[in-house]
Formats: sequence, structure tokens, C-alpha cells
Amino acid sequence: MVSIKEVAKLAGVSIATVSRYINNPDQVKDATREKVQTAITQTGYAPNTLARNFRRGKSGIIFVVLPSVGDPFFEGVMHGIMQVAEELHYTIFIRETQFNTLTADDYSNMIFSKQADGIILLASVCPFTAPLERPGGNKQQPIIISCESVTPELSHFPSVRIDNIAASKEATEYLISLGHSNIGFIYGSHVSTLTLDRERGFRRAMKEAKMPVADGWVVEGGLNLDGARKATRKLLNHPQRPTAIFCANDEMAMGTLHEIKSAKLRVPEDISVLGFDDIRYAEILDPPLTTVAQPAEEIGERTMHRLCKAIEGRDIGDEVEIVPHKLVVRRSTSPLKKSK
Amino acid sequence: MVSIKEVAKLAGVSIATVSRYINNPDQVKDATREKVQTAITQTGYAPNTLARNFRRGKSGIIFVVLPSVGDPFFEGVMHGIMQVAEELHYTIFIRETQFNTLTADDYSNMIFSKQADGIILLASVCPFTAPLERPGGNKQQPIIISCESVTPELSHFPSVRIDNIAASKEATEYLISLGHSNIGFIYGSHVSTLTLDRERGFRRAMKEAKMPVADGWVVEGGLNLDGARKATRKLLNHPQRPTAIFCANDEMAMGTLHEIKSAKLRVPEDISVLGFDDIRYAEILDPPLTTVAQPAEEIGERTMHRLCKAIEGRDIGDEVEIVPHKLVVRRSTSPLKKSK
DNA sequence: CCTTAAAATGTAAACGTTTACATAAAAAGC
DNA sequence: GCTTTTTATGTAAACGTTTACATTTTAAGG
Repeated sequence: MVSIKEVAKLAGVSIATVSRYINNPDQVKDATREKVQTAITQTGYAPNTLARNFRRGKSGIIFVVLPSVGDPFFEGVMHGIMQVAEELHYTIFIRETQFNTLTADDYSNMIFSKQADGIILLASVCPFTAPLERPGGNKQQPIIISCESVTPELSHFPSVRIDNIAASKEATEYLISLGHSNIGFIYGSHVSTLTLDRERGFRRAMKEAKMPVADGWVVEGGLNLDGARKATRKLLNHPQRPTAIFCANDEMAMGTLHEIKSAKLRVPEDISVLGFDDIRYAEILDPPLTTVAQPAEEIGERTMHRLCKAIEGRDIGDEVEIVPHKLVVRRSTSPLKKSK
Repeated sequence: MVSIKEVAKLAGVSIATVSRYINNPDQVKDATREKVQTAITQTGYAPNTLARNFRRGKSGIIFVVLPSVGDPFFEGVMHGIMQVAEELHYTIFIRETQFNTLTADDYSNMIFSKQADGIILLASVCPFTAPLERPGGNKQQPIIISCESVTPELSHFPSVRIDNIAASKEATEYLISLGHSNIGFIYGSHVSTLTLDRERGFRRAMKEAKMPVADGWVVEGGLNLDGARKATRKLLNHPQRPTAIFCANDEMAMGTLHEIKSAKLRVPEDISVLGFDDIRYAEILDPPLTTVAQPAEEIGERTMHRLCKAIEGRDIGDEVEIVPHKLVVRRSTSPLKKSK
């Protein structure tokens, strides 16, 4: 493997000059520049990133941790993140967790061991456990949580997200304003604080409207199609069948839509369906899905800016930064027909 | 930042012993092990990955390059890849290309500069251009192409994929066997060799069946929803409206389905729709989508195994490794009604 | 053309590991 | 208990950069 030394020798300069040519070209004279460039092309030299990062003490890398590639919701967030990353010269690496659940301590370790300069945790990434107390003192680490609501004991991680409880409550109130009172709710999973919050918002709205939530109206959808389909079947077979179903995300709403139609019922005439996220498929579903939109790109940008501040060593606090959500009404919801 | 030196000092041993404790614990005596472990916990030491990788000359990292997180097709492939990665102790980093198109030379460079030990390129990653000839000699680099069909001049990269031409031809023949002769085709984009191949298969089938392909029956869908919707509208307004539309991937088929229904036409009664990939949404669409399934997980596994062989320095040739595809018939296609 | 200031280049140390080799300690053989 | 073998530990070099500092070259000022 050709190193900077050989380039230097061939160009007849010192290795320092070669290094400068690569990192601060304007510090080297035109004539030398040419000599060095020729030597580089001739040898096919490429700087060893491993050595460079080691020497610099930072990698310029930011991890984005997410449960699964192939989840349409993250697209927008990633857009925002990558835009800022480009601007600030960071490289983004996505780490898919899939099944294996890493703990907050694992992430903490990635920073300590210099694998990355910072980490962004996207929704439902792990059953969070508090990180190890390090003897070095727990000064702020460049780790930030995006989209996900966190449990209180982890509140010392900064985060950026919408107000899931409020958004969910509003959406439920919309359903109520349409005349619905029998409303089913499909949440994600118990490890997803985010969908738990959405459930909380749902329940709060129901309570304030003095509407009872029957046993079996709130079911787990596992955050995926199959889970949602099973959950929907349960709701359809419920003795008091809901006239509206609120799904904690759009992916699940897709499954719900399918099951309702498979049961020869119509959406929204027989049952209204409400989703969450406003993924790109929402508007082309049949019928187009009413859902809560998150400003995904904005979330990504803000997350990234805040994280970079932390990387620079500035204090970014541990507050939650709330961005606005928006209810997008399409055609999967309609006023309750009094066709009793 | 606490380094191995401080641990050594605290434990009263040499840094070599600490290093050995971390990498080959069985080489150190029980008593020493304990001392070192205590020192590690006490100092909160974590090995500096940057230094370690630098010293070892390899990072243990494999890049998977893909156009967009949020594309449901890649899920299965990633599954396969990550499974093998775990087995072989590699870490997978996903790099999203989004808009910026990297050239094959950029990838080549990532290897030379030791950013990664190997690279997997997933479908439609870049408008490939041949890589720079390096003076070191172009001995095989650990770069492999997965899913994507490559242009001839790039055939020196090994790859793993289905036979897109054959698969597409078969699917078209299926449509023909149903009695269709007016068939529209929505391809992805001209930079995606993969969808170009699918178009080739389509045309070949039509030609063999002696069916003309009218001007305007083959349109670009941009590999996304919006593009496919526009393309579909063009097809619907065509003077000779197709009775079947074949989309080069399922994502586009989703858009097509939507547009057809928006135009108050029925699928499959008025128009049959055929997709490609068999993403997880295919079966819950309305109607469930007939499509060509790829053994995504298997592709991932094979790609990874072959890549790792290359990383170990073994010769893996530059052949295409073909895996079998399968037509999955659902309800978006039906025999042509002779209701003329 | 000489002096001084500015710009360009060179020298050498440092970053935190791993590892070949040398040495010391422990175990085994008699 | 002494020699030999095995096992455990220590010493020190090396990996390829970057960068503070020293030195040389060039430009500027008179």
C-alpha cells in the first residue's frame, strides 16, 4: 500500500508538504503543488483514512441508528439529516438494529471508543436502559434522540420530536368531532415509548370527552403489517365493533385498511381509519389516508444541528425540542352515519 | 481521554498485557486478569477504535450503499447481509446516496483509503463509470454489486442478482397468456440498468409473440410514486389504451394502481397491473399485486459470503451469480375480457 | 543590493494501539 | 533442587498521518 512517504520521495519534497497539499493546498506553492499532484497520480496514492482519523482524534462520522431500512417514515428525516451533514462535512452511517437491541450504554461506548463523533437515535431503537456512569464524569455525550419519546429516567438525553401525546389527542378529538365514540386504537409495541405516548393521547381525549374505552379496543399491532392485520381482525370481531380505528402509525394503518376491506366493509362508510406519520404512501392508499403529519425533514435538520453543537463541545442541554405536527384530513375518515 | 497506558499503570502491568487481556484474555494469568479488569472499570477505559483500526490496518467495516433508506425492497436483502455479517464479525454501515451520484471510482477509493474493508452496491446506486486504473495494478477489490444489472464495461465487478431480462420476459409472457396484447410498460430511469433490463425482457417477449409495442406504451416512471402516477396518466390517455400495465417495480405499481382507480377504472377488470420485487405491501394492496418475487434474503447472504471471500484475498472472479426469481400471481391481473 | 517580513518547506514528535522478540516466572521432568 | 520446557509478561518498534516549531526561500521595502 502506497503511503505519503513514497509520494514525498517521488515528488522530492517532505511528507509534511504532501500532507499540506492534501489538507490545505493554498499553503503550498504552485510549482510544488504540481509536483506533488503528479506524484500522487503516478503512485495512485490515497490517504489512509484509518491513520488520519487516528491522528486527528475524530472520525467525522455520525451514526444514525434505526430499527429497519425499508421503513418509509425515515426517509424525510434522513433527508434533513444528510443535508446538514453535507454542509458541515460529516459522513452519515446508518446502523440498522433489526432484532438485536443495543442498550444506551452500547451507544455511549461507541462514542468513548471513537467509532463515531456523534449518534442520532431514531424511533423505537431500543428498550432504553440508563447508561453506565463513567468515572470520567458523565459530562454530556454527543448522543441525541430523534422522533422517539423517552422514558423519564433517560431524560438526560436531548431530543427532538413532535408532541406525540398532544398530536394523538387532537387526532382523536377530530374523530370524536365526526361523531365517533366507539374508537379502536392499535398501538405499536410496549418497547416503543413513542406509540405508547400516542396511546396516552388517545386515552386522554376519550376521557375528556367522557367516552369509555371498552376492553379490547386497544390492541397491539407490533408496528408492522402482519401485527396490524391481526389486531384489526380482533377489533372487527369485537362485540362492540368500533366505528373508527386509530393506528399508531401509517404502516399499521395500511394493514388495517386491507383487513377491513377484506371483511367486505367499506372505509370510511363503515369504519373510519386514521393513521400517523404521513408516509409517502398515505395519499395513494384506497381511500387516501387521514393521518398526522410530522415535519420529518425539519426534525432531521434540527436534530443534526443540535448534535453538531454538542460535538463541538457546547452545551445543548437535555431538553426536548418540540416541532409542530399537523393533522392531514383525507378520505379514510368521515362523519359517523346514524344508520342504526 | 483515558488510554491503555493509564490502565496499565493502575493495574501495575505493561500496556502489552492490557492489550492482550482485551484481545486474547486466555493468554493472561487469572490473577492478572482481575487486576486489569479492575483497572479498566475504575478508569472507565474503552479501547480507541481509531487507533486499533489504524494499527491493524483494517476496520472490520463493510459499506452497503443504497439509494434511499425507506425503500421497502431492501429490507430483505439487508436481512441476509446482516445475518452473515454477524456470523463473520463484520460491522455493516449503510450509506445512503440520495441524489449525489458517486462514481465507481469513489468506491474504489473508499477501499484504498481504508474506510471500509469491502463494499456492497445495491441497486441503482450510481450512473456507473469505469474506475480509474490504479498504478498498483487493478487486482481485485472487495466491491460487489447486488441486485443491479451492470453495463458491460463494468463487468469486472462481481455481482449477485436475478436474471432481470428473463424474469421480465416471463412475466410479460404471463400477461400475453392471459390474452393481453396492448401492454404498457413503465420503466424506472435511464440510469437504472436494472429497470432497463426489465424493459428489455418486456420487449423481447412482445417481439417473440409478434406483438407490436406502440409508440408511447413505454414510459419513464422515475422509480417513484409521483413519476409512476404521471406515467400512468399518459398511458390512460393514450389513443390505444393498454389493457395491462407492467411496472418495473412495486413502488411504481402502487402509484399506477392509484391512478387507474382515480380514473374510475377497475383493476383487473379494466386494466391488469403487474409489478416487480414483491415488497411487503404487494399482498395488501387493493387488489393484491401480481408481481415478480426476488429471493431478497438469499441475495443478501450470497453477496456477503462472496464479498468476504474477496476481503480475505481469495479470487471470486467477476461473474454474475444468478439466483432464481418467481412470478407471484395475485389478483391485479386477469384474463382480458373480450367485451369489445 | 541589503535588510526585514512573509511565505513555503522541512524536521521530528506525537497519537494509542498491536505484536515480534526478549526476558522473567512458573511448571514439569528427572 | 537443578535443568528444561512451557507459560506469562515486559520492551520497544511500528503503523501513516498531522502539526508545532525550526529553517529556508521568496517577496517587499528602502
